[in-house]
Amino acid sequence: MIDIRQMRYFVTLAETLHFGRAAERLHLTQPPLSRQISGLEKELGVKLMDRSSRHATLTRAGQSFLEDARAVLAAFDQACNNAKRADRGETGELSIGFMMHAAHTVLPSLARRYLAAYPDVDVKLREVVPNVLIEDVLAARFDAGIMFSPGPVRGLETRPIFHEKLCLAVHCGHPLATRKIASAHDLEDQPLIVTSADSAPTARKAVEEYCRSGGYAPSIRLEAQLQNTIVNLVAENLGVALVPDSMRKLAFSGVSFLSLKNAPAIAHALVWRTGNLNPALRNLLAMTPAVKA
Amino acid sequence: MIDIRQMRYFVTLAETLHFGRAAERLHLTQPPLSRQISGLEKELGVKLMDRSSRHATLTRAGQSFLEDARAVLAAFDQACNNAKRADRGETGELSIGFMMHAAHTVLPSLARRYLAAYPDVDVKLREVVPNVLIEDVLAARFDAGIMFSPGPVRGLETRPIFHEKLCLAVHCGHPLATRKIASAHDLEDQPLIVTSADSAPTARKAVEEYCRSGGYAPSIRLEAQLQNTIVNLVAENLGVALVPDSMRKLAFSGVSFLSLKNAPAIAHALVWRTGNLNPALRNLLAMTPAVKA
DNA sequence: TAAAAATACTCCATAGGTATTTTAT
DNA sequence: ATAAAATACCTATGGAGTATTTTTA
Repeated sequence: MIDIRQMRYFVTLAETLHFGRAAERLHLTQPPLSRQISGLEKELGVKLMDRSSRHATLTRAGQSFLEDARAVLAAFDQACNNAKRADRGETGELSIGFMMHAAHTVLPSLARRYLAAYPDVDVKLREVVPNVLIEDVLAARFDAGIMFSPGPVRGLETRPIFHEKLCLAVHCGHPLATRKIASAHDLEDQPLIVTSADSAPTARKAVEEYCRSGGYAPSIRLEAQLQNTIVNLVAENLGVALVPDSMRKLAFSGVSFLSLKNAPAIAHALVWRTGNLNPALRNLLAMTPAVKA
Repeated sequence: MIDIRQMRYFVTLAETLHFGRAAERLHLTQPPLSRQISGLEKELGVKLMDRSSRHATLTRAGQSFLEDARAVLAAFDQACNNAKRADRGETGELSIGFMMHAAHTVLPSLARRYLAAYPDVDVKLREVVPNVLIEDVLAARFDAGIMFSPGPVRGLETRPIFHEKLCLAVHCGHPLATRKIASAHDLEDQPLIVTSADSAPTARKAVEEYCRSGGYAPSIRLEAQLQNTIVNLVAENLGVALVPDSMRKLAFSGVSFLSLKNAPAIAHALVWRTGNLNPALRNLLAMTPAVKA
């Protein structure tokens, strides 16, 4: 069976056109080189070298084989290097699902940092309704997800990477709209717009808890999937809402934002499947440390 | 040292994802396959397979290596096949120098037949003043030459491939122009136009010999390099000439062609350098048998 | 005749085989 | 408990070394 070694020997021989010197460059003696080359010729059934006692030359077939052998050796080395790079997560794919809200907050800088560090990784970013992310990640449709930190889920790893305070969004004609700050008991009996339990339960829970800290049960009027939708509904004067601080930046007309006393915070988390061995994910995790509450 | 065998083993394993079955397909037992794969992983420094007692799967690095290894194996096999093809003269280069006159006679059909049989050979055809061909072929600037058969030259092989009769070319106002046939003694004292000794001595010798067969010495007025030039000079009424029959086809105005009694013939020959081992040349020779005078 | 490649022969590294153990489901 | 991969150990093929012969310019 012809192997890479014979090709290496042949290429070196073709470069020196001298069995003795080629052998030297290959760190072996002349007889084994002669044997390997004639073995190669025998197995190919093709004469590659014309020998004389003064100098060896390539046959036409040898010239052809030289070109091809060089290409094979290069491809061979490439294959090995590529495997190492893939193993280090320098190449390959990394798919990340994210809730829309992440696009306003943690995603941009995270994506930028990652791509700068690993430019040869094929990063696929896709927006998904928050809670669906969990099953997508569990089903390996994504390597990682960015969403409001969910509770413990079997088979899912969670790492809080950003804590964002909530603020109060009210219609500009609302009595509270003139104030800068509101507290929990200001919201008693206010009709609330919250995320639905099946899309972003974490955000919803934070709202409910804040109300309970004021000593009353929240009165929920409307449920939506996305923070953006919620603020739009506030603009339509259908209720008030507790939304992440970053929503203030988005300049919704007809909406006033107030800071909250003892403002609750909501955690954004990176989530991934337990046992996902994608090296590109390892690198992503390595550059996104957990942050404390 | 990683070698082709390990790549083959790995590709087969990646296709079955089962050490036992892969070993079977490779006509060996499972332990050596396990050892080769873990040896490969060790030498690469990269884990390629995730093993469990139920099924093996590829790591990301393994997926990368699989793609590349397939490409390497394909290139490897290609290299071997290409060498065999080159050895059979099915690929490669064949350079042929020819005198212009050959373009009217033997070259077209020869080139067509050769190209039909060996379409992947890069055939280079170039016109050269006849006698220069010999040194070009000896200097390996051409693999073969087509010219009027030269005498024996050291290091040059010659094979006559076509014999062409000579005819007489005269100006249309010449006294002989009304006749269909001329003989050697008709040419006595006629001013002759012949090829120069340094370009096509063979053609010149044929003319001189024909005259001598008529019992006189030729009176040479003009020397030219090419048959075409000679006929043009005949058209200018500067003399008469013995030229190859095929010149009749070229429809020179002002020239009449006469057949010759006991017409001398001139041999076209394929010439090549002794010891030229280009397989493409071998094939050319194999399809152009020598013809007898 | 001299330089270089081929051949003869030896040694040892390693591929592959058989038998068995370890591992993970 | 069982299927599958890993490990232990053995054999033999063949790669590399030394010494020598053959070849051809």
